[in-house]
Amino acid sequence: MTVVDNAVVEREPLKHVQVREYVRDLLGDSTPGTPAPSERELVQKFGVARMTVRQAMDALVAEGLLERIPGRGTFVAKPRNQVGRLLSYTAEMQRRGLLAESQTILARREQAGPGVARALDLTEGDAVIHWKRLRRADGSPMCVEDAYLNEVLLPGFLQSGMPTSLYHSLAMRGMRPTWAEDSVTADLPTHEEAQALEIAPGTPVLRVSRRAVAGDKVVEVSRSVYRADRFTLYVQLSDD
Amino acid sequence: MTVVDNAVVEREPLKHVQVREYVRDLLGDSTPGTPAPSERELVQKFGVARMTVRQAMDALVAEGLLERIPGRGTFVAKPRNQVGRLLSYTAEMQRRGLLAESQTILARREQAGPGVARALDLTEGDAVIHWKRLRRADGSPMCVEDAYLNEVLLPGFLQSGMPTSLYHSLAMRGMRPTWAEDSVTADLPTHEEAQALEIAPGTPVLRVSRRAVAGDKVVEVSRSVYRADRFTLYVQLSDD
DNA sequence: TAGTGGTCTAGACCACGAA
DNA sequence: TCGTGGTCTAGACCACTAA
Repeated sequence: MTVVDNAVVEREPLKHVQVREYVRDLLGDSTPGTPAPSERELVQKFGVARMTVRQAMDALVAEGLLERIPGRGTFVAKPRNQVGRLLSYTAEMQRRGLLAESQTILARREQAGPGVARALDLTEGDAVIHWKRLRRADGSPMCVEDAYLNEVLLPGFLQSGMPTSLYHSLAMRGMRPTWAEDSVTADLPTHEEAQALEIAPGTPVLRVSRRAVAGDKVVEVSRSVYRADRFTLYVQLSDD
Repeated sequence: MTVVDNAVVEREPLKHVQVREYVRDLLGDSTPGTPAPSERELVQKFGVARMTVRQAMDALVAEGLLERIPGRGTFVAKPRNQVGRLLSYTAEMQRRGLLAESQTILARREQAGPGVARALDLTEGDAVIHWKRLRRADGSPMCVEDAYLNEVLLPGFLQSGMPTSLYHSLAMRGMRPTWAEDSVTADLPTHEEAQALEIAPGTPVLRVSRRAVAGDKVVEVSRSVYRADRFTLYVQLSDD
């Protein structure tokens, strides 16, 4: 079932989409507070009804790019605090002003055991990539990450993908996680973990289990052990 | 600067709000998949333009109550996974199938010290409510919570608000937190904490600091210590 | 006073799904 | 075929802000 010659019908974008994308391009990287064109200006410019312009602007307001102030106008909004966004280890450390490094402890193809298979939505025995790394920040150990990847989704990953960031490699394959669930608890490290993290036994650590999803496919499950003296997790909660 | 007699103008709710609340009441606790009235039905019922009805429905779709299916209709949506929502301790335990109880250790009016004042957006010496509780789940200790509340926003709180849930009491005063930031780390308990939580010294705990905001006011800052053997934190991350 | 966003009307045509 | 939501029009009046 391959797409052979999906006769692409060139269709005019919907008007509210045209207006929306025009405004997005216009203000894409503007400073917060920059005024957007007024709704009536856009009505003139596109020869369109005001409700149509409002539909376009509504979308941009909903996604947080714009902010309306009655009686004054519409402006580029301050980017909201984005703690709680899905970041790679590298990006996460960058956000904290630390230099991220990784050191591979183990990287090989394996057959999924029952637990990993279930977590990755596979059947036992399917091929998975097992990748274990010691992660450093500003030179000192920060965490040990033990990850399993869905090999079916990432052919040739072990050969090509190793040197760069995991999430970057996934992005290149169109498998960048869009969504993840973490569960977090406190624990004591094993002897090996304590040694790798260069901490005394009996020093508490944070254990984070992650299940990362791209589209509707589970691409990664991992267990990480963080040095609690170096790492605090930030979470944002909203009421919805 | 007290509110003396804020002449309350009884004003007719906006039409799209009337429609929205009518539909919300109608479908409040319905099973996912229950059909909502069609837009044209609501136009008839309220004698209102279709754009007005759409504005009402848009809001309910945006907040996740409804789901539109073109050509079929509008239906009650499946509640999305709501890990990562802002829940009170009571609601959080309920979600986990546990019975929440609380035992007040300390509850009094104090003057804000420098740290608490800054966290609550107050000036040092302003009145705050200091409320420390041992929280249980299914009878056994789960966490010790040490909270500071902005007294200015909660007049008479100490007299009236104590017995019930904190978030419920805040809701009754229109100060239900809409937003919060948590920071989470692993640590060892103090002797007092270990005793209160009924755990051995040297058993790791989760420390959670929270800053809870209602509208644009900080209403609560707290530090909680959770038994890590009983409590795992769940976090959802999205890419945005 | 002029301009802004917020609300609202009374229509219209379209694509899609179900019967 | 008929009902649904999706899009769109060409106006209108309001409350608010800034000059």
